[in-house]
Amino acid sequence: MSCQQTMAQTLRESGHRLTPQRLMILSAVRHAEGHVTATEILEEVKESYPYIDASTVYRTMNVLKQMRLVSETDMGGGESRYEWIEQVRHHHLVCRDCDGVTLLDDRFLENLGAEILDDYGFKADIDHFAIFGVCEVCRQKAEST
Amino acid sequence: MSCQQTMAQTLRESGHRLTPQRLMILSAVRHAEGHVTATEILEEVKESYPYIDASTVYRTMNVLKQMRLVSETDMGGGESRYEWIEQVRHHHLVCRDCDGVTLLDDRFLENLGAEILDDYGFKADIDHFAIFGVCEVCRQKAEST
DNA sequence: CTAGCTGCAAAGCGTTTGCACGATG
DNA sequence: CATCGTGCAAACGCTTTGCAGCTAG
Repeated sequence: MSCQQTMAQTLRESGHRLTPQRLMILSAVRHAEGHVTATEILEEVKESYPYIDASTVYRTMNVLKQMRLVSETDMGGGESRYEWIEQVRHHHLVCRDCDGVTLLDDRFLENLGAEILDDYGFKADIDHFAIFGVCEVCRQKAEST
Repeated sequence: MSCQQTMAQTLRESGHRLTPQRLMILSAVRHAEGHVTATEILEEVKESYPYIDASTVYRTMNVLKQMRLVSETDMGGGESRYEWIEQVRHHHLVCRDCDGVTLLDDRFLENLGAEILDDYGFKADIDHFAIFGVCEVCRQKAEST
């Protein structure tokens, strides 16, 4: 089943409509590598359809988020970042000194969701974490000061 | 040793100055229960010193954050929330349906920091997480629809 | 048809910044 | 007395909203 079909079906089931704008936005998010900002999505879609408006992007992202097709993450840089929720989950280590981003394997967090569900009955969205801290390079730089 | 003394010492060591405004802001954060927004701090301080400006609060929070006296967390409601870093660490489960907040014991995350440090050399700030998801009540509500 | 979606424009809001004055160490 | 911090005001950037016209189902 293609992504478009999945999308169309999921949308319809939840009483939403499938518009060309939504398809273009969806495509932009899916073909982007990793997480993108609303602005980046906007620019991408504008290449094929210049009339697209930022508000449409935001409204669509909220719909997609609500039906758990994309995740939203605050990575500390003012703009929210959106990402297509795929099978291979991963997370990010964001350095608060150099703003560098390192990938964090999901195995560090894979049990967390189940534990929280057991103890609290809370279904956590652990698709895409941003963990802040200081990276090795900056740590050594700080120590040698 | 009182908090004021700790604060004064830490500030001086890092080349910052101890001003009455900073003391008032610090006091507001410490005496607040849990995490507060910049606006809340501003209102609190204004009661005793009406001339305080929002920019001073933001600038001070950045200084305090930099020296790890407070943590900043995005709990999804537009404003950042700040919290005095204390011994008893805890985290929050934020429901994306009802916006309710549940406390999450630190034992769920206490090993994570060490593991990340071992594998990535990244010193993670795991003082105060906000984990998004759906709480038990909202989940049951959704199922019964 | 008609409820929902879009584009446009404008507003909203948290946060940051430039600047001159004042306070700190 | 040399910085550094403050208050003020203005700007900034992301996001939301009201509205009239359009469109998917």
